[in-house]
Amino acid sequence: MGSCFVDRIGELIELTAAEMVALSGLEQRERSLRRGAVLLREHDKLADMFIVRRGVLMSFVLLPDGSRQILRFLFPGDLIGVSSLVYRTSTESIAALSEAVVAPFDRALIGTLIAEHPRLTGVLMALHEMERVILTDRLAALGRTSAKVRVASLLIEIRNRQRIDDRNIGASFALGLTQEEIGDATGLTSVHVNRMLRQLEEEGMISRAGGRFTITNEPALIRAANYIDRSSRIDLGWLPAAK
Amino acid sequence: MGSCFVDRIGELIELTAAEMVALSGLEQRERSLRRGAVLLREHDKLADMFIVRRGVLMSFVLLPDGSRQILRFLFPGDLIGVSSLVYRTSTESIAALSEAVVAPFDRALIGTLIAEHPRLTGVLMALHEMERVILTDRLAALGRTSAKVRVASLLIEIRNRQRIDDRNIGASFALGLTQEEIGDATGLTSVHVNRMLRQLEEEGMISRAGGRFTITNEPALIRAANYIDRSSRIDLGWLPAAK
DNA sequence: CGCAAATTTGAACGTAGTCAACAAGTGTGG
DNA sequence: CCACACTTGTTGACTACGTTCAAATTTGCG
Repeated sequence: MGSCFVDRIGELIELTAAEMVALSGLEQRERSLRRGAVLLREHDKLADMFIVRRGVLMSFVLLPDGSRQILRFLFPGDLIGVSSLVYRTSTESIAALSEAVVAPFDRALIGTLIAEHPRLTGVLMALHEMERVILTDRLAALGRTSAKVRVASLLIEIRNRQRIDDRNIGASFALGLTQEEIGDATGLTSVHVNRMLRQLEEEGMISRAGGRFTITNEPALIRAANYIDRSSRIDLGWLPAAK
Repeated sequence: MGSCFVDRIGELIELTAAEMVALSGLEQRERSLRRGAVLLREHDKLADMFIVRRGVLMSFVLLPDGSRQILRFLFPGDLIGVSSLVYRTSTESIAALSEAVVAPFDRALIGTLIAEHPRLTGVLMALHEMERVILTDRLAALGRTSAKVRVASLLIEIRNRQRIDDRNIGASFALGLTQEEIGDATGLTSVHVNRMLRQLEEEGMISRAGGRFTITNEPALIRAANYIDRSSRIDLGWLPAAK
């Protein structure tokens, strides 16, 4: 019954009652997705946005030669379809990687939010900027790091993200991705992903069994991934007052 | 005397007098930079943002092994330091690629803007999203396209961007980048960039002389670059009313 | 149990990187 | 105005990381 978006934003600021109401207003409707279902296709006409309520999805683009680049993985509390605030048609495709539930809402509601809740608007911009910074980190990884580094950092990223929703997750976790999907996210072929995973395993950083990964030497894996933790440096001191 | 930011936003919506005043308020101060000067370094403490008024700059990150990834090129009207809306320290370094002038302003002014100008806030979000989409395009290029494609698309991008500020620019233009910089933007070595440029030249798509490039077969170059023009699909119909 | 999808492995290949040397510009001070 | 230093561009030879292709094996699932 709770709102995922309220939870997400509530981690950044202390919400007023009115703000909570406004945010929950975005999650009135619900739509369930099977694993593999496509929520949005590139170039689809686009007037709705979505908030992820449950499950994991991915956003990706397809290139003329048929290859796929996964842009990001979407977890509960994430926004889908922000590009509808600018473009008539979607710039990305979205598909479910597990059973998933999303909450669709009309993009015009963002306009209402901006007009009535300046502080929430500020947080929205901050969330949006965090997305952008994640993309720059990925860009640097694709442009300037080796296959092993990219695979290692994907493992760490997904594990850390899963742990936010489930504090029980420790060294062992289910990645929930095929090796082909790992490849499409890291800019590699599935064959080479397989070799990199085996190499990380041989070097004692991870072990694998039945689709589950276990990080057996976390410091080494983090070093191999040149992982950047940005969550500790957040500062929203500039936000306008709540209305 | 005009404001670059007013110009930029004025291309997207019809500004009211009050909105123009608010936007020009962000460009009260000025700071000049020599070619090569560093405006911001990663991890620098950060409370100001900047609007580019003249010249070209780049934002980049340095990796642990010393390699550099250029994230984007900054032209008049672009915002610098949006990450100060979230992070205590800068996530990117910024350096001038030519003589340049920027207008610094306190990030808290964004809070004022949000509180007083809902429609401008919406446009700001739209601009921010356009930045994000550019990054996803680049990400797909780095992850899934060949060296030649990446170099070709960089040439087209820069030429097209220059043409926005100077309608005289046609097939011939000064790129203003060294081959090493092209490499750092496209995830290649300068040596390989050189080979790709020569190859594009041999195939009759471009010619070079004294630092200037001339596009000799634009349709072919655009095809080689699998260029995406997003500017034609903009739709800001959701914006709240101006106040 | 049987099928399809996913993983694993090997061999050959190719794109892009590395190293090195040289040429061509560019700017500076004498 | 020239000499010198330094940066940038150019080219060749060699290397290596990651891809491609193909086949075998394992896993998940109806």
